[in-house]
Amino acid sequence: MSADPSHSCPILHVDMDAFYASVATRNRPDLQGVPVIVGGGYRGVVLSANYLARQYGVRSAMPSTRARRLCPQAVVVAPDFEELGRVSSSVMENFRRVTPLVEVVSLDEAFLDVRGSTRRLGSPLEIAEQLRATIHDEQGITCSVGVAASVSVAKLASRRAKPDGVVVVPPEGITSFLHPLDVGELWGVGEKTQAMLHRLGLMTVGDLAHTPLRTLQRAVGATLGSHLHELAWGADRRTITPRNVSAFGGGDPDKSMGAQETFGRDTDDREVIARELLRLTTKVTGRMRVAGVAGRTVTITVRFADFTAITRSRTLPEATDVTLEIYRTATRLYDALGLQRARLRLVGVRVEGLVPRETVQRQLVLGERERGWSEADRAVDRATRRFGAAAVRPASLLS
DNA sequence: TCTGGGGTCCTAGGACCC
DNA sequence: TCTGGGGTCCTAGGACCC
Repeated sequence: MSADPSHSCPILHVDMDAFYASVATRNRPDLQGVPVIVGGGYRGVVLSANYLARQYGVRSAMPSTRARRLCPQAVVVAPDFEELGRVSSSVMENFRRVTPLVEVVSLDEAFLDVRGSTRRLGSPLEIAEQLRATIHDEQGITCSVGVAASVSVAKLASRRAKPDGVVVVPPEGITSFLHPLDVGELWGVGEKTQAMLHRLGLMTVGDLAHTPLRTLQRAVGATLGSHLHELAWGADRRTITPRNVSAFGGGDPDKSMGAQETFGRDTDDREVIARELLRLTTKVTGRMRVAGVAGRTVTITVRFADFTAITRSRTLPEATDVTLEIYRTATRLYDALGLQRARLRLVGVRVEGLVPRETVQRQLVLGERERGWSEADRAVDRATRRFGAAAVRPASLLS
């Protein structure tokens, strides 16, 4: 047994293996040894696929039609977000028993700073193995852990550890670990930036590291350029901020809230589109009122049948959470597009510039009327809480 | 049956103000 | 007498992440 290399590596990145698929199959003996795809509904994409399905080339975010072609024998299941949330919360609780410095990234992913826990629990590597065993025993799912001195290297290490493993990257091994990787592996380099960098002949992280900063900045912009240059040398100063994802409360306040929906079939019917805008607005303002926020900028998104998309936004004089105000703004933005028979694939409504509701000063001239609508919204909220979402909805959403 | 839904951040141009 | 120069807000688009 060689010396534990993890002592100067206080950052853990824990990532559940095929989380949605693992949770969906863990209590289903009938799905053992079967390729499983989560998501993949009508006009949808794959949310997660188990490793058997991945052997056929199925990947997350892949159009479900393509996934089914690649693996027709796969069993497709819908995600159970309540169950996923419960499992996720339990897992995150395990992390918080190790250290309060837990930064939750998503349902299935978190960073831990275990600097202050080694005296009590052992080396970072030992902590990683303890967590993996606990999660496996308690939840019946596996995870992978990256152990490193920095956030970005730990993140890359966990990917390398998959599935069901641990990878430690000690400080002296950082460049030999990073530099052979494709530039697309770096956090912040997606499909477009990867293609651009490849066109410039920058294939690996090592190539990035040895490119003059100014050259890089000219190619991808000042901010991303200097960011990538630092990442390429593993010089990531980012620290861990204890954080929940806001969906579970206790997180940072949201800066925007929105909803969008792809139509079952493309449409150019203004009535259908307006009704959808109302449904989406109702959904968003309901969430805003639960969170106690109001917002000033209303943005609509319109995606056409050819998948191109445009946005239009309007900033109101004052923040609001009133359904009717936001809906009126959204429909005006839509009508101002002056679309003639353009077939739409999707519409969306988003409210930005969110502030706590109690900081909003209503102008008196508008006060009476708007307060009336605000109170109507709140009455709807109360009825929804008592009788369910189906109980109260705008008349145009009946039928 | 091509391509979800929820977000964040960056860039860039024009308006506007001092 | 060609054309300052910031800072901030608004809008639109786009890349990226999970």
